[in-house]
Amino acid sequence: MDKRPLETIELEMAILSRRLTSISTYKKYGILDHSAYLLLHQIASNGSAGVKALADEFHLDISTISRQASALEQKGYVTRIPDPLDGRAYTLQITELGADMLKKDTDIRQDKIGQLLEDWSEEEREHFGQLLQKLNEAIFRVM
Amino acid sequence: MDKRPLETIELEMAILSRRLTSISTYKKYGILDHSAYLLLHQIASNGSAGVKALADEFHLDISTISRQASALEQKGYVTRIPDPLDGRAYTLQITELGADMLKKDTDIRQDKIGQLLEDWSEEEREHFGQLLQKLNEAIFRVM
DNA sequence: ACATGCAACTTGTATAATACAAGTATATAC
DNA sequence: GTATATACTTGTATTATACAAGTTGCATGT
Repeated sequence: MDKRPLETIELEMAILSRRLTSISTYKKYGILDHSAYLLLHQIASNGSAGVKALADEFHLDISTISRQASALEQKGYVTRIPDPLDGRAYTLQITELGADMLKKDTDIRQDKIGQLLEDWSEEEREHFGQLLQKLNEAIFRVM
Repeated sequence: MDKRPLETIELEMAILSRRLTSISTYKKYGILDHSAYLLLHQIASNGSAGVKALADEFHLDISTISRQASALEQKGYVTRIPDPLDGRAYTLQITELGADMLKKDTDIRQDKIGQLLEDWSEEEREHFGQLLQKLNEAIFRVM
């Protein structure tokens, strides 16, 4: 029962977490901010959705998503489509402009990651991607 | 030139980043908060250091570390040792209490990570740890 | 030796992302 | 038709960060 890998993972995750906080909040890095990017991505790839559904999906408070959605709407990246069956609800639908920005931003982000992992082998990248995905799934399962 | 692994990494990193922000800030998870943990860890494993050196090490603003250091001192986890050669400077030295808390906190954190990765093979953990480390190094090199 | 600028640290202020709580409007159940 | 639940918004607090200004001590050039 060697504890070393867990030690490493624990520490490196803590370091990464802080670095990501700093970067994603203070060093704007695409066109879109973090939340806009993830929201747009979600809507674009899984279809229109309401605030509640998105909050559940991301495990964030509804109020957080509500504000982020307003911001997106204000910038014209999404429109609210009122739910015809429920006067309280609506769904967020991505606009052409929104899809455009998402595409551009995604490209920039992938470029940057590509630069960062410049000297990684294809295998390493693939493996790392898989493990990250697995980690995120585990995190979502637990919380 | 398959872009898929980069796509995955990019997206999963964005997701992870947000999840870590939320968890590390709002769901206290050890005894120590994030910054306290990392600062204590650094001092404990690399020896006493001043605010400037720590800020450099972590790539954070000096003011950020200054406040975090004050908080640690207030809780009695570190003491300031004035630099005999430079009246402006001092070094932060971990106290017995601090070392104790660090130990306890580390154990808790590693337990949690262990639970999270319960069904991972030893190989996966090892590989993931290595890749995380490599990633953090790359990040620090770039910024 | 002293003025000027540099360095280490602190403190003030702003920003961003989050959470929790209270409020509004609508829907549903009885 | 009233009480309760739901979808969303808005108000407020917290936390981690950055940047800027301030203080005190150091180093150096003349």
